[in-house]
Amino acid sequence: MRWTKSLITTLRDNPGDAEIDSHKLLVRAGLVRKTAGGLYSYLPLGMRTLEKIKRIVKEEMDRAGALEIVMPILQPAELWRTTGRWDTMGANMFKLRDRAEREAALGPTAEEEVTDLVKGVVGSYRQLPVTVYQIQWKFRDETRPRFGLMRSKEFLMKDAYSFDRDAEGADRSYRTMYAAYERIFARCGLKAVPVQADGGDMGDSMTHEFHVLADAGEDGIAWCEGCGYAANLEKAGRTPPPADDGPCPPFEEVATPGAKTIAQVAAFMGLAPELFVKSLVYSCDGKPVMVCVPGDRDVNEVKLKRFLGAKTVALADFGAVLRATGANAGFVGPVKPADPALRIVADSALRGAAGRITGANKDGFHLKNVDLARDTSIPAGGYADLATAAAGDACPNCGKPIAVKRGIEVGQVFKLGTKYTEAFKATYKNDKLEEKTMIMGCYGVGVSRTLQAVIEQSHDKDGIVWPASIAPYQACICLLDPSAPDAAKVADELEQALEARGVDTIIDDREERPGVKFKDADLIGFPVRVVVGSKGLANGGVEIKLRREDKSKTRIVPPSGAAETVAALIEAEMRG
RNA sequence: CGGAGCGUAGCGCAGUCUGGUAGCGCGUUUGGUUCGGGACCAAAAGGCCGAGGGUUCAAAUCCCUCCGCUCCGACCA
Repeated sequence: MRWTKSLITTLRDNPGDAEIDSHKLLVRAGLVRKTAGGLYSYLPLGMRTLEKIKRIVKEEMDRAGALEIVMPILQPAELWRTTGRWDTMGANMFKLRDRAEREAALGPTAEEEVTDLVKGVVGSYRQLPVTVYQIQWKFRDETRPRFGLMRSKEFLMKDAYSFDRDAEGADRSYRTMYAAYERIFARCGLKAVPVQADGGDMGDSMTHEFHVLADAGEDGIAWCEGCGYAANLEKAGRTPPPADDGPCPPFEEVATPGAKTIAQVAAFMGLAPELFVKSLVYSCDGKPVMVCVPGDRDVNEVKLKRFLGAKTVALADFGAVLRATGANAGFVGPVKPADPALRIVADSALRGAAGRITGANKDGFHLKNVDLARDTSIPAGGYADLATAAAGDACPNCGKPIAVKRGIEVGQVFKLGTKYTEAFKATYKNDKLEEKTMIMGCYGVGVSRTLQAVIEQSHDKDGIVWPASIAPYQACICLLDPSAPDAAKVADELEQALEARGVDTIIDDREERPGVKFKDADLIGFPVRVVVGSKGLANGGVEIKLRREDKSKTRIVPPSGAAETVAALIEAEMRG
């Protein structure tokens, strides 16, 4: 390929709306352009890398025995109504009507669609187990798209679904996909780590997310250097010892005018935030519940949802807070709320807590010397792990202090059990002519997100540093003087020799000064750069340099041997 | 959905407070000098100043409404 025919446009300035390096580089290097908020067009360079990632995903799915299919993006509402997710997914789905007023959604995922499909195709145990997958555009009406391809309204996802006869089979399918994912990310040149996660609305319990550790990541990961424990903060368990504070004098009111947040009250009273009890009123399936955690902690809504067995959990509105407690948010507490029947639960770190400060359920006042067991109606069974883990907490596995890192989720594997197959009555006949429900698993890779995660993990001040396996072109021949026939001939012959060896090659044949070509080659991040110029040729040959290496490592070889050297370098890079 | 900020040439921005001929840098085109890490000179093209309404002799600028984008928060298979 010749640069002048390839529609490559690099930008010297960062786009004004990009925050993180990978987003800036995606646009500057000419891989994508924004069409609208959360929507991107892929230019030829971005398309090439996307296709290479897709090919790796396909190869690994095929190797794992999965079968490629493709299903419609436009999915009828009745599929979603069958599981109730038409309502629970709610505003996250792009919903529309056709001219006959039939409702449909642009698929955000495809559990319903695939279960309905497989139900109609599979009837016998002889057809099981089976895993199908597709690489298809998905749509989510994100409340806040951001960071380029990282969280967009439209994104490319590989989604696979396994159907098994029994739990043991489902377990095998899960492990097979887990292993395939490790291979996929490794082949993309990504360091992705599996972490324990919460299943959310998807179904059963067993699930792992694959994360690329990066400061720009949107998820917090509890990380133990000691034993290798890794879990999404949504999931990471805590096992705090009970407070065991001992007796304290009776509680009394303290005026704390205007001090609403823990930080404000702590500063006002000159006490540490840990001595406070943070009390929040949640609306859980429509009913108010007060949740108490230590003042230096946050409520973990995922844990709360699980503990209460609730379908929806959200902070209650101010009116509900006032009705439940008698005070406005900022001054609420577990002692004698206005609604005596208000359910109150507390984090297990507060078991045995005494001498604490809470809101007084009276605007402008707090209570000191509160003994939770003595002064509140929290039942013994109302204590549970409800707070989000933090750095320094004991690892639930080995007890050593954990660290908290940031991660970009590039894939997730789930065991779904029978949540979907039961809803759709997706059954098969076993060898005893009995009707059995299939056991399901689902497995997603964010293909477009992976593209950006690679850049986030592999770049420097000059630009992207592509792994050879997914670089848009593996080698860039910088032809320094395209009008000199001898140099142009060398470049052409080298390109042909490289393509014959399976190395994707582009010749920078622009009439530009060398510095411009070097800067652009670094910005786009081709793994190997070959400089062909009259001066170099007169001095012994062409120059070959790896993007990830320093200029001082440049190899000078005669034109006749260049293709072999480059091909060997690429091959070594591909092996990692 | 709450809070904040921003919409001016392909990209990055100034001009808006204090109304008076629409600017700068990059990129693009042409000519010339250059030529190994984003050269220089000269010339040129390119704008419904987000949209609609209002005030005014006069609106990018002031007022109203709407739309879009970005950040923080809430939310998130």
